[in-house]
Amino acid sequence: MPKTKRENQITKYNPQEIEPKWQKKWEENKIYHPDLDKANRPFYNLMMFPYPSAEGMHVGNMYAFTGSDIYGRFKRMQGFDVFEPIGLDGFGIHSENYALKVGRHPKEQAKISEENFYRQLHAIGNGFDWSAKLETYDPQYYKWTQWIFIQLFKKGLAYRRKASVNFCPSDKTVLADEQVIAGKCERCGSEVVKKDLEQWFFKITDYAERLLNNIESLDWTEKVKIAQRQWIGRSEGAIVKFKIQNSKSQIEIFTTRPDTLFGATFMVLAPENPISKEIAKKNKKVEEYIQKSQTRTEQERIAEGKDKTGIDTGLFAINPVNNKEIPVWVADYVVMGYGTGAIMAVPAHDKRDFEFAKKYKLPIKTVILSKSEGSEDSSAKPQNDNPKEAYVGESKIVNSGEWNGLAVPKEIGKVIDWLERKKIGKRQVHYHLRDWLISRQRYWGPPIPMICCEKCDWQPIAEKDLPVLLPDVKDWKPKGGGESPLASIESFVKTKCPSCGGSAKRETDVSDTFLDSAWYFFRYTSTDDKTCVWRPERVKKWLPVSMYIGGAEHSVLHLLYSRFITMVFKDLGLIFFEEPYAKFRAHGLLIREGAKMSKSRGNVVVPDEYIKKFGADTLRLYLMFLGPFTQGGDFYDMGIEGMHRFVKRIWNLFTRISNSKFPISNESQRVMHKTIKKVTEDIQNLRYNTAIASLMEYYNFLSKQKSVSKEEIKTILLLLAPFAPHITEELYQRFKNKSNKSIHTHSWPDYDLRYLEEKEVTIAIQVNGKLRDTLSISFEKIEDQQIVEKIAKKSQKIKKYLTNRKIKKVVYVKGRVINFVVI
RNA sequence: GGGCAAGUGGCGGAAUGGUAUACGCGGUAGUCUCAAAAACUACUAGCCGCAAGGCUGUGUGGGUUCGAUUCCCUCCUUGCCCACCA
Repeated sequence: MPKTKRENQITKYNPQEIEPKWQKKWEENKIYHPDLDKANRPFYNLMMFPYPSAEGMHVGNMYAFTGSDIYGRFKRMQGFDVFEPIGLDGFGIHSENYALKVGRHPKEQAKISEENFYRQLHAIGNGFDWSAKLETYDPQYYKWTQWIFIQLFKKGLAYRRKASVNFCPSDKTVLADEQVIAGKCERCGSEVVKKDLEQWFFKITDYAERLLNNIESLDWTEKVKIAQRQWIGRSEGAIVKFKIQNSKSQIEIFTTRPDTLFGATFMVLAPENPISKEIAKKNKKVEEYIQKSQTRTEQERIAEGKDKTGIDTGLFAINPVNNKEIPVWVADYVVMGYGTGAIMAVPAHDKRDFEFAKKYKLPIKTVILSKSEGSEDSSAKPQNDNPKEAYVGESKIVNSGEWNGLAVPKEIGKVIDWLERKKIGKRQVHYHLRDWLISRQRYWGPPIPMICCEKCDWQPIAEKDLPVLLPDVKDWKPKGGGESPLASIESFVKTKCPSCGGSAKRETDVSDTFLDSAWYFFRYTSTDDKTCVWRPERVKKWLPVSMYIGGAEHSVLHLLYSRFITMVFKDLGLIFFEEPYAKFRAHGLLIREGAKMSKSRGNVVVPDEYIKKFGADTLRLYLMFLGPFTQGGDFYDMGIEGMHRFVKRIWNLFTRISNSKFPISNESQRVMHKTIKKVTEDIQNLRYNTAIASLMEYYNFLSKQKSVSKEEIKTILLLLAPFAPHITEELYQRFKNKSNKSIHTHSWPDYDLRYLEEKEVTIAIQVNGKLRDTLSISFEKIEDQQIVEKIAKKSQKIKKYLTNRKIKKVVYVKGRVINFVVI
């Protein structure tokens, strides 16, 4: 009796027992800890580190981590020294807002979240190198974030400027342009307002050209490359100066369509434009308009859409190409942030200008033939200055003096040459990218390591005095009014100038979270060394990151910032490359019941319960089986049962059978090699779903065999190991003879093409492209069309279609299909 | 308004010019059982048919091709990203 009981214990699949057991052993044996100094074939396999929301990791995070881990495990088995570190992006508004919500101090909350996250991250069975972990809120980490700020400042890349900036009234802080989505705060969704504040910026615009040009050479998801190009937004055009009548001042405008200069019938200034403000001093109506537009949120401006507003300044500018007087208006459809904050309005050929001209009854002048007219002789001058809509297509220039007849946009270059010759305008390239607003009026971030001295202006903290510790205070909640909570802590603010020793004030803003995450992958290599930002020889060995996986939502923010920071490191002479990620793939989004998982919908799935019920291996396989990893999938509860069945079948088959001594058959050999090939290629391409499908097919094949050889068992376990690390390790150790080696450090199986040839090949027979029969034919015969044709014609089914018909053509695709074209 | 994806059984998906629906879920029937669950076996795109077999079928309409889910054009729908960017 006791024997039976014991037998049951042995044969029952119990992930609760084997998973923690192996996780512990792997950690003890350090199988995922490469020697960072001596590794021969370094492979840096990185997943974007998570920000620990305190509810814990949801299954979407696990989806991404598992996908990244499978790739890492695959590379490890291929003989690479894989470095797969993990950490937490725990500083920043998102974590602080959660602390606000639960009414706990962010520091205290961070500890709780950290513990919870690390517990979950252990449970999913990834091959993390836990000895290299980091947290961005650790003073040992943010010390170097501050150090980096200082390096940028010294290089002239960090500067202060008073500017009209995005301000979130709910989060009570300024935001970077990238963090404003359609006029709303990226974090809380509140409508963003404009505020004039003095802020710290990073000069990312100096790198616009490099950031753009390098994109081409990157092995990245194409979608993300497009998003970056679009965000950097290069446009070619010209700067043109317009004199203001009876005044010394002039208005500079940027246009991509200098060819329409003769069609400029008025000018528009942004309300924030200094010239507008100058005008407002003397013109009450303009002043009122500017005031009104500043209190409106971006959202309101956008929502109004077509209904543009503006005010006539009463001033006139001189169009430099024809010396015509044109009125100057102020309107908020022109924004200060792009170009020069002023435009020449060409209503005939710009949709927005057209709408504005219609509303305020401003003149419209056609200078580009519309398409139908353009096909006629260009000397014919259509005088349609009352068009129904703006024409923006390509055509020829008219009504523009010497320029008449030039094709646009092809010959815009000639127009610019003309402008340059006449010293009216200048060729110029503009970027949509703007400088990175780095300061935040919040508590939970690295204090910006700067001191303001009355005599010496802004001075960086001496490097030996780093880190500037974030003071432990009770009153940490955001204040609003453009100041961080740190500003009210006198002991923090009051300090001495590092330059002259006189009394000075500390900067009280903290830096943006995206600075924390812009360089963390450098730090991972050297977390054991507190004396330097990183060890140069290690960074040289491991970076750039070999494979970076993360969410497409970081297409512009994180990925652009970290590219910029890496370029700065290169320019500082710290490293010898300038692109941080050699290869980047965006994973898909895991949805549930057709909708994005979100707290408000209440459809967030937490992995814990599933790991408890089915084990991490089942959940990993299930998540990866939902669909292509780069496309995401729909999580539904029913499906996981099916995957659990598969895992149990694997367990049952291999715990019951003993290794057969029978030699492996040719057919078995063929199926095995076919599977190795398929799984290898699929993992390489992140096609985990089809890799798993072919493993299932292989299982189905093996389970129908009378006996299974040792080689076959080993092969399927090896192929399955990256997906289901625990069960494969357990079964592998049961079968193995002596060595103590983990399955995860075993080499990946090779396939041999010689085994892939089939004896019998099935060929489809078509008549006029329609399938009528299939034909099994021996491998040797498929080369010869004559033989195949002859055999095909013998088929009864085919005869029926060929009698009384004339064969016009026979198409044969070797080993695939033969098609009779008949009439 | 601009850009990028995608549309295939009841469902998730497979097939990137050559046998459409692999693999899995769900469903139906059966085996085992006192019974149920589990497990296992078989079937499972639709229509006609007892069957053999035939017809239809990858959002819509066209095109290229001996052959199109795949390539090209039109339209429709959905998702994602960006957006008064001059």
